[in-house]
Parts: sequence; C-alpha cells; structure tokens
Amino acid sequence: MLPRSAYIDSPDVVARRLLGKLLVRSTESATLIARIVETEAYLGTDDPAAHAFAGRTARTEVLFGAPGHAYVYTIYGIYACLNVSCEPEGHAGCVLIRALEPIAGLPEMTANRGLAAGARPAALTAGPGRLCRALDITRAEFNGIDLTDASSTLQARDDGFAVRDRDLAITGRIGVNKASERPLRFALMGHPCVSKGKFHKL
DNA sequence: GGAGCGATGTCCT
DNA sequence: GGACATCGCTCCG
Repeated sequence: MLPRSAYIDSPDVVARRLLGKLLVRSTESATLIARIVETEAYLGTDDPAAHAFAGRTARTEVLFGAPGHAYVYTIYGIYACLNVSCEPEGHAGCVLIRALEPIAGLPEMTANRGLAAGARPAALTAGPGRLCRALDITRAEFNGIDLTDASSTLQARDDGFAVRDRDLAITGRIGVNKASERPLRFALMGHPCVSKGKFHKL
C-alpha cells in the first residue's frame, strides 16, 4: 500500500512517483490490477488549467482535502477521469492518471470496455476515459474515496517495480487549452500503453 | 494513418 | 449559455 506520505509532495513530484505503481480495483467477482504508466500534474489554485483554479467549490472540495484521495469527474458528459489528490490538506494539487498497463483481470477489463475478447491489452487502459471504463470507476461511486485505506475497493500499491531515471519521459500537457506548454506530463518512455507523442528524456 | 466531428453531464458565469 | 483534463466513428488519403 502506498502510504499517505507518498502524496503529500507537490503534484509534479507525486506524478513521477506514481509511475510504475499499481492500481488495484476490487469488484465482487474479480481483482483488477494495472500499472500506472502515464500521469499528468495539476498544480491547484495557481494553475489555470486545474479545476481548483476557480477556487474551492462543492465540486473541487476533494482536491482541497487530505492527500491520497480519488477525485473523479465527468468530462464531455460521457467519460470519467481519475485523479489523486496530493499536497497537504488545504492545498489543491492533484495528479491525473492518463494510462495504465493491464496486469490482472484482463477479461473483465475487456468486457467493461465493451470490446471483443482478445483485444490488444494496450487498447484497454490507454487514456483517462478508457481506464476508468476498464476498471469500472464512476464519479458517483469513487469520488472522494481514500486510496490508502485497506478496505477501499480502489487502492494504490507499490510492488517494488523499479523505474529508472532513463525510462522517464516528460512533455507538455495535452487536451488542455491553458498553460499546456508546462512540462507536467510524465510517462514511461517507449511503453506500448503510452500514447505516442513528443516525449523528451527527463 | 490522420483530421474532423458529434455525443452529452456537470459546473460556473 | 458555454466550456470542458475524451473517445470512437467517419471520411479521406
């Protein structure tokens, strides 16, 4: 289990730290496991691209709370996106989970995505909307849950997977209109589940 | 393979 | 009323 202390740092630090860690989603019938391979940092009230930029509202309340909690929101009316709150309580930084590598429970993820059996694993969880569908993460059920709680049906764990510095890639944010030039998107270089783009070596 | 576009909930002005 | 941290389908090459 990743302890709460792992989330207390600034979003860019936590975004790098989360690469290579596991997301564990427990359902009634299966345990779905996937490794985090792409993240994006949002810097809170100082970041024009962040939801928290507009201030503390009912919607962004989770972001201002204790670190290590899930912030799930709906985008374009259809898709859910999963973030993890970081920084000390009262500060609104967060990290968006952009892509995962499926490790266990691939049949369930494939079914959740509505894909045919045998679909490419890289297609299951590459993209923030896709990975929420694959892991059955909804705003109604998961917004505000504690990822460090052993009883949570969504947890973050460290299985000892080592990420070398030379495997880290960094680039500007995508899908964002404001402050997109900031180098706040992190990924494992060359990983098949990471969308292609102009990543630089860190 | 890549560009264009529609679907559609929730929040804020 | 408009914007939005997306995706998958279409059409065109």
